[in-house]
Amino acid sequence: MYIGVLVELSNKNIDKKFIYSVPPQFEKRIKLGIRVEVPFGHQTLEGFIVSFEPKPEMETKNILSIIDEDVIINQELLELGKIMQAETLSTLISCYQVMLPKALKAKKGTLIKKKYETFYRLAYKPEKFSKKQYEIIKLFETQDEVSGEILKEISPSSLKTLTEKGVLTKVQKEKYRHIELEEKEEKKPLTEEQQNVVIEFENSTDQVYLLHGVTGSGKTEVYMELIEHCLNRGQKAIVLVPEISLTPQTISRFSKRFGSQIALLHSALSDGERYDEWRRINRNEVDIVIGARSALFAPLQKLGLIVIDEEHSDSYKQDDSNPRYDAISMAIKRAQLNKNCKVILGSATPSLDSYARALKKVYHLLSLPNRINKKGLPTVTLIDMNQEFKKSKGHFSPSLLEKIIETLHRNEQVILLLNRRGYANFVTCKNCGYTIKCPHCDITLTYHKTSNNLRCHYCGYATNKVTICPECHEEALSDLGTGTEKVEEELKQLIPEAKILRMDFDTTSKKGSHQKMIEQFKTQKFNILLGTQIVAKGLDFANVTLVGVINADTSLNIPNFRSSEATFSLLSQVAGRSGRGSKTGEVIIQTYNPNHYAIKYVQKHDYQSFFKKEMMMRKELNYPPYYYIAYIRISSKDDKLCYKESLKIQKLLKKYLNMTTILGPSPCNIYKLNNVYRYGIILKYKKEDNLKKLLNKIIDVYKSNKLIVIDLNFNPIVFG
DNA sequence: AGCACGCCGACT
DNA sequence: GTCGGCGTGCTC
Repeated sequence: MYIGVLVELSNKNIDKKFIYSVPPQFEKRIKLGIRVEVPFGHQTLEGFIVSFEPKPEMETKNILSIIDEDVIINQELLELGKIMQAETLSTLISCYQVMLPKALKAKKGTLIKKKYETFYRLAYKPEKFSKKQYEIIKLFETQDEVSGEILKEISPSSLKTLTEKGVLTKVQKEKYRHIELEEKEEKKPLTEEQQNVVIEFENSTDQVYLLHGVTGSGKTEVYMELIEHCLNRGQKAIVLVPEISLTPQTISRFSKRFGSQIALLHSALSDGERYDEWRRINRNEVDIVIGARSALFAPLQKLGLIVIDEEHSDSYKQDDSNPRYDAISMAIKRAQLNKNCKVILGSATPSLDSYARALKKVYHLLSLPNRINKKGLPTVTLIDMNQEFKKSKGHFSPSLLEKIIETLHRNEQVILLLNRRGYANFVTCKNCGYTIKCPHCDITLTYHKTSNNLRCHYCGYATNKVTICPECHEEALSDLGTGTEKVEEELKQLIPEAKILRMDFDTTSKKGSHQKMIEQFKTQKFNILLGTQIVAKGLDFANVTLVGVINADTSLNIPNFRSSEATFSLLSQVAGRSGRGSKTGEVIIQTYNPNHYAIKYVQKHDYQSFFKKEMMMRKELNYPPYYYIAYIRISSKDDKLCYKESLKIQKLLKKYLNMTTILGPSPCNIYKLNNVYRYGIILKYKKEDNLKKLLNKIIDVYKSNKLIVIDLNFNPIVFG
């Protein structure tokens, strides 16, 4: 027996199948999509079985051992990997690796142990026991197995003596991390509008749907209904959500409806926990998988529905490492590999690309134009900071401040958004304008208050905070930019009675803290929730009647053609947090650009007009969705060589592509990163049949060049 | 990625 | 004469 094996090294030179022979004793256990150990040159490597092969002409080596008993990449995912490879031009092996939990990736010496947890059972009730011992024994009145961790908390020594006496017996159980089960709730009856959407979906044979529903229109209820129908047909479902809105609130709603049928793939899970969840899925023990981008590759069989919530979110594109894939496009491909599988994309502010496709009937458009509480969307007031800045106290205009105070007086709650997209707490010299940058990367250093140092976000370089400018030697360095901490301090002084909960990436990074904060705000232990992007999405607090945006403009100023779209989307989303309960909501947006269309249409809740206007801009400048964009990044430690080769590539592209606009090469936004220089070439094209072939050739030419690295990114989020 | 092979400079 | 520099190429 001969098999094709893809070895676990992501290198263009060896990204192809190698043929091995299988000794007879292994033959029975050989399956496609399991891993084997193979001799490879002078080393032993892990690899995936990707094909069965006829006897080849050349000599072959025997495989050394079989690693998996169960298939870890099923046929469908093997196929999907090939499609991803063709779309991203990344290595095939990296496409398979991105589908698997980290725990299954080959790293010598780190075999994954299945986690076991010790439970105890009561063998008999002793006649005599101490106080602590009784506390332990008492627990067994209501349950027959108790986790060792709980018992240890009462008294490790009592636990030990009871075990030694034989009162308690140990049971080892394979440890899974389950979602905490919540009591099942009766499903809420759907509104007529929701019901109509469900009916339209179920009666159609189209494959891809875009659900455009305003904030608070009850999209999640629709998803859950569709999932239930899907399960009733004996099929399974995947729900993708942006990591940021993978909040306990969202999860809890699914958990209340579907209980233990759900598996969760979360960034907060450890590698081991993630692997546990993955194995439950692979063993066919769950019906629904909820997770961020990579949950799309969950090994569910009989997939009937893929839900992509907040489909406009950047997080569905893996933009910073290979393979640079788009989960939405992959979801559609995966659906095509299944029988009767549909994809539903949902958003209050669909991406331009998706909405344009919906209008062209490539996607089936469904809409929920009204809020479920029949209250209408909150009124939005724009504060022109050009006028109000002088009257402002710190970051707060008098109008916003007044509204906050009013709201607190009514015992209602406030959410404040500090828009920090593309923003940093950098240090600059007031005297000469010098800005402190990383010596290894071309990046402004960020000031971190907690550790009182300056850090590079890219390479991790850290240095002590300096006060004297290295350039002009004046003591005039100051930290610019606005952190949530600073705004919090201001607010405390302005409104001493405010109970402020600060939520940003710093305060939510600890495990479970995010959930705790949401709980605390929900139970009204705080009356103001202040935070970054993290407060804009998916949160649902009935008592929030005021949303304030402190600085609407920062996301408008980032140098990216999608900045208007991103701003419109962020502001609309955060505005949608207001007035979700029985009380009418209000939104105050402080901006220096009150006449900018992205901001004006947020005020009017007018997605359609924003869409039209933005489409015009895109058309004029040959941007997506009218044109596709591909970004080629050339990097090297040798700056001159890098530029020279970039020029060569540009000339080659010009020679062979006649329908494509070629821009560059020009230094990347981050021109130097970790002492590597980087240049970028941007391609804009509508139809260019030879493009991928040509790019593949270029990759081929450079794959053995160790001084030059070529990275490709189709439809990039960030250029650089 | 490793590792051998191979073709040119300064050395016990 | 040979030790070793790392450019090139191969791994079923």
